[in-house]
Amino acid sequence: MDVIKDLNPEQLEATTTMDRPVLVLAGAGSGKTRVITYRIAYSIFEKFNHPGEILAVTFTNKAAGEMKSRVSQLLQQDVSRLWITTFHSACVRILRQYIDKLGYKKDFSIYDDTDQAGVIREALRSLGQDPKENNIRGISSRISGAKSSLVSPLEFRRMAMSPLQKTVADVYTLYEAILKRNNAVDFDDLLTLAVKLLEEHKEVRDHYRERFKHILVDEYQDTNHVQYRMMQMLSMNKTMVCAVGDDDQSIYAWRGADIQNILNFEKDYPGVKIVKLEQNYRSTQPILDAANRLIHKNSQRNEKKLWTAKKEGQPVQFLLMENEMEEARWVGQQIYYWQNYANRSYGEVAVFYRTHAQSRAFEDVFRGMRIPYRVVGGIKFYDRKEVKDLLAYLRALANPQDEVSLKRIINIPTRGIGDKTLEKIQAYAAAKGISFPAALKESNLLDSISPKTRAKLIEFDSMMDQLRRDCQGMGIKDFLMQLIERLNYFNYLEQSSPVDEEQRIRNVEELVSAAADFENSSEDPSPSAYLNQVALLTDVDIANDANGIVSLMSLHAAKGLEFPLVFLSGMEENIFPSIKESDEDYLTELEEERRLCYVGITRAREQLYLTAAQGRRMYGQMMFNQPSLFIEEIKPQMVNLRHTRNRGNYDDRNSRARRKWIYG
DNA sequence: ACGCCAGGTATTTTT
DNA sequence: TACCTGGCGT
Repeated sequence: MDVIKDLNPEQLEATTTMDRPVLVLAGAGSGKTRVITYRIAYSIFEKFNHPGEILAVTFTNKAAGEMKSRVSQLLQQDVSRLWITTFHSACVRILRQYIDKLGYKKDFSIYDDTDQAGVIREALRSLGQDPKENNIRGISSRISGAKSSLVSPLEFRRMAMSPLQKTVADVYTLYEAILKRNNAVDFDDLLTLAVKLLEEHKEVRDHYRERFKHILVDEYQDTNHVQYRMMQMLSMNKTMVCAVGDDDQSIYAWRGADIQNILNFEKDYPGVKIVKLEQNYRSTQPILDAANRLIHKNSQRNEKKLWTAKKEGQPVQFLLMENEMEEARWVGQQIYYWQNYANRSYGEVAVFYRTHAQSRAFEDVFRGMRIPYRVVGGIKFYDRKEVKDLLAYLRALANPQDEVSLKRIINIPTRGIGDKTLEKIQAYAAAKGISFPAALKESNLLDSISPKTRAKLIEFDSMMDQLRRDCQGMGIKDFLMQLIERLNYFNYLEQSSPVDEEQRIRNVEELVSAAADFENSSEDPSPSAYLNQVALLTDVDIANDANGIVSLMSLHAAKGLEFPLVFLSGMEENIFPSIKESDEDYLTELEEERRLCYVGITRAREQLYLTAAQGRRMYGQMMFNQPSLFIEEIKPQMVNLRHTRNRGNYDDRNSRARRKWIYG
C-alpha cells in the first residue's frame, strides 16, 4: 500500500500497529483524521479485513461524513457495509434491529430536548409541582447526567438525599414511564439502551463482537461513561482497537465527558501502544507557541508539545478596546483589510466568542459594513417550529403511540381542537386505563365534548389513518410534499405568522430538499429511515457552505475547524474564563476553560488576534472586567491603540495594575 | 382559540 | 436589554 508513504513516522506507527491496542494522542492539527482513515484502509489491504468488520465512531455527523468520503476515496471499493458513524447513529442502527428485546417497538420515536422538556413539564404537573422553566432545565440535565453515568431511576432514588434530588428522582421515574408509554426514547437512551441490550443479551453482544474485528474511536477525550461502556463491551480483549483523542481538547466535561477515559486508557487496555502526534500541519510557530504556553499551565494532562515546519509567521496580537462595539468595529476593519487589501477571502475568517450573546455586536457592525457573515449554532434549523411540525407529523404517523408528537400536531393547522378538548380526552384515557391515541379513536363516545368538536376529532383521526395508508411505499420527499399539500400548510403559515412567513416557507422548502437529498443518497429511502437520521442531524451538518462568508461561532462550535484568520474575542475575566474564583471546583473548571481557549487558538492557520473590551454591555447593564487571565498566560504581543486609552470611572486600582502589567 | 402583556431569566450543547 | 413562556382577557 503506497499511500502510507506520505505519513510521518508517528502517524505510520499509529496506522500500522494492529497486534495491540493503540492510543493516539493527537495534538491539534496533527493529522488524526488521516491516521484513522489510513488505518481503516491499511487493515483492509494488509490485514484482509472485510469493510463490514470495521467500526469507526466519531461524535458529529460531519466528521463521520468526511471520514467516510476520504475512506471510500482511498479504497475504491464498496464501503456500504463499513460502519463509520456517530455513537448515536450506531446505537440507532443496533436498536432498530433488536430493541424489541427491551420491550419497545421497532418504530420508536426519538425525542429531542424540546420534546424532553415537554415530558418533564407534564411529569412535574402530575406530581403536583410547579413546572418552572429553570426547574425543568436543571432537572433535565440531572436526568441526562444520571443516564450518561448509567444510573437508573431506582438507584437515583436510593442516593437522593436533598429534597431537590428526591424531586428529580420522582420526575425521572415518571419521565421514563411516559417515554416508554409513548414508545419513545431520548438522545441519552439511544446510548443507554444500546448498552443495556449488549449487556443483557448475550446473543446481541456476541453478534456485534464477532462482526467488528477492528474498532476505532475518535475524540476519545469527549466520551462519557455510557459511551465508554459501549466501547468496552465491543472491544474488550481485542487487539485491533484504536482510540484517538487529545486530552487538551476535552471541552465537554460539563456534559458528562470523562477525561479519565483517555487518561486511564493504559489501565483498560494492557499492552497498549501510545503514540503522540506532535507535528502540527496547520498553524505557524508563533501561534503554536502561544497555544503551548497556555496549555502548559494545566496540570491534568499528558505532556505534549506541538511543533511545525512553518517557522515564520505573524505574532499573535492582543488588543484591548473600550467596549464591545469598538471591539467589533476594529475586527470588522481588519476583516475589511483582509478582503480588500490583502486580497484574501471572507470565507477564510472566523470570529470566536465564549457565549452566543456576544455575536450581536459583531452582527450589527458587519451588517453596517456590508461584511457577509453567518452565525454558526444558535437557533437550530431542526428546532424551527415549521420544521418540527412537519417532522412531528412524520413521527406521529410512523409511531402511533407517540403522544407528544400527536398532541403537537393535533391542532396544526388550527382545526378547533384546543387544550380543553385535549384535557377531556386525557381524562377519559386515564379513567379507562388506555393510551391517549386509543382514547382519541373512541372520542365519539365522549359526551363531555360537543358533537361539533367530536366530528373534528374523528375527521383528524381518519385523516391520519388515511395518510398512514398512503405513506406505504412512497418516497419521503413525495410524502412530505403531499403532506404539505393535504394540510394546506403554506396557507397555515401565511395566516399564523404573516411577518416571517417567507422565511418559514423557505425553511420548509429546505426541509423538502434535504429529504430529497436523503432519498437519493440513502439505501433505505423510507420515511422511517429518514426519521432515524433526521433526529440525529444538527445545524452544523447542513449549513456548512461558508463560501466567501465570515463565520461567527462559539468556541465550542469551533472544534475541528480551521481558518487562516481568527479573532478570539471577549478575552475578559468572568466572560472567558466564564467562572468566578469563588466557584466550587474553580481549578477544575478553569482547566476546562483553558482547554477551550487552547482549542480556539489552534484553529488559526496564519494570523490570530485576541481582543477584549474594558466595558461591555450585558443584560442591559455595563460590566467592567479585567483582561482575561489567559492573556497573561499566552503572552501575546500587546498592541496599544490610542482610542483604547482609559478614561472615566472604571480606572480602579485593579485595572490599573492589570494594564500596567500588560503595557509595562 | 388566540393575542397581548408581564415576569422571569439569561454559559458552553458533538447527539 | 431582549427573549421566551405562561397567564389572562377577549
